[in-house]
Amino acid sequence: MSTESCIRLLNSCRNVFHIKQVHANVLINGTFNNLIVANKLLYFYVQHKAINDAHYLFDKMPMRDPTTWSVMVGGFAKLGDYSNCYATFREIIRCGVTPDNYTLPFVIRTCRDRKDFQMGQMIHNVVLKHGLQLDHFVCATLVDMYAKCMVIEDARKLFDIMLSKDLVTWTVMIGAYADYDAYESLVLFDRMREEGFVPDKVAMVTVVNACAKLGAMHRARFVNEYICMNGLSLDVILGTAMIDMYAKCGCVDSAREVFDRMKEKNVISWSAMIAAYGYHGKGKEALDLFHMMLSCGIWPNRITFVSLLYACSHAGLTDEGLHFFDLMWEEHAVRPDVKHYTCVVDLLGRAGRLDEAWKLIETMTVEKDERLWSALLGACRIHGNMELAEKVANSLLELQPQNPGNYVLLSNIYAKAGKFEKVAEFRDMMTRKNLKKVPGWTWIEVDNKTYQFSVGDRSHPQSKEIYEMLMSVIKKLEMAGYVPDTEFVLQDVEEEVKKEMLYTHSEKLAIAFGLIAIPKGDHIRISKNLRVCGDCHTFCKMVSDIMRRSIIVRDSNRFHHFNEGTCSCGDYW
DNA sequence: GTAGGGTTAG
Repeated sequence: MSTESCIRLLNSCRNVFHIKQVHANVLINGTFNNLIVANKLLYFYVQHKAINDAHYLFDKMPMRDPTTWSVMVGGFAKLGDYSNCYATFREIIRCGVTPDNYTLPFVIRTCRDRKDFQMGQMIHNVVLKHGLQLDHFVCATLVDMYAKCMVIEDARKLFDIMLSKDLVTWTVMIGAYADYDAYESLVLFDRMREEGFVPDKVAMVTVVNACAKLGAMHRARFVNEYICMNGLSLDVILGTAMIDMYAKCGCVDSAREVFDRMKEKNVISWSAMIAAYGYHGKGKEALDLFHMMLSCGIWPNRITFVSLLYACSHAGLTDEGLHFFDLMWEEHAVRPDVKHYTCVVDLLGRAGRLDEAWKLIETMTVEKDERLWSALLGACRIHGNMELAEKVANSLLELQPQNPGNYVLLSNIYAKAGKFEKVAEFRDMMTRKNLKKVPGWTWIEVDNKTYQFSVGDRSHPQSKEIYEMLMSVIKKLEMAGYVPDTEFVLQDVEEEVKKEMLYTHSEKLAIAFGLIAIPKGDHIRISKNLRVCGDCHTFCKMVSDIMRRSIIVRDSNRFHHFNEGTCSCGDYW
């Protein structure tokens, strides 16, 4: 049997049994000794995931070449059998075979998937030893490996020294930054286009992802136009990424439009849309979509339920949330994990049912984590329950003594209760442990540009006008009954100083700038890295009413849509 | 015989 006819036969194989028939045939007529034929057989076994058959054949082969080895390494990598993947690679080195640009990406990818930085570095040395550092395939996987191991600087160094980069390498680098620094991710995307690369669908998904992380609406619109103009069809992955992008940019209606346009939807697309309604406080819409999903025969997974419970919690749909919490295991065989419990603790906590939340935590059997405790601590803060707060704080600080957020939350609770000696105690504790409060930042988009503000910021070129606008707005608000809520200033300082600090919170400065620079009738969109404070929340509601402006705030937890004096969160966040 | 893509809790 000739090599060509063997390959033809293998191509027509539908299952492992067929491959075995071809295998028997080549053994009989002697073509087995032909290395090309043997390698092809090996490859087809691997393609059909018959790794044991592949291994048996590999052991019997009278000769092996780099292709033989790479097919085996790739087979193990594909199956996720990392120990055999590594072992085969070590065997290659031990036998003195030169690993090639086919074998190395498989092993590097295994390091990436396992976040095995140490092994990744060792393989990088092998790459250098064999002078393969300029190969596109090798280099792209190395960049990806370093990025997924969170060593973005090493990834970037490798990327920068590549003489010729291809679309895949660019995509890997852009995708790496999407998780780490979404702004830089978009800068790289622009650079890639300037260098003449035409992004394909996969590249667009990574950019869509970066827009979602950044919440950059003007970029989101551009990306959408690009996708339409270049006729990139909305497949299930690109469509889902776009739902998430629009939702995280504050436009849940556009997210729904994409969702409705998608021809193919799977459980991830449905979950993304349910989560989108959740961030925007649209609990009823999330529930309706969930029922529609079931009637379409899509089976919900753990993430669907996290999104659904989150939506119930943030919309104050307590009974509905509890109902789904029971149902998820009983009717959908999804066992609640700590994330589901956290949503339910939040759900009960917000509704003031703190005792039930505490009991639920006490009786649950899954492992507790710090976010579960901080959900309850957040509820203690809203409802001013000092006694429970202290109990919860003990568990929380024991689990996570190094997180400054926990100390801030706790001192907030003490401040609310007027216990400033306790606030000072916590502040000292933070200093002793060298923990710094995460500084608050607010971003606003004006004319396709992003501006950043911190508390008391005067770095903006129009700073003078911004402060004038802010003071005139505050005056109008005060006339309408606005009383600054200085409870949100942690420091034990004079009331007047507290007021001053509160007035120049980064959210207020960004909104004042928005009032100057964004035409009436357009939304003022701002993003904040922390949770919006209660006083700024009141401020936004009043500005939306008195100044007749629609304000959309994305904070670290959810979206707030302010219109005519009310917020979509129903003051429940 | 090789590399890049989507949803989740405070």
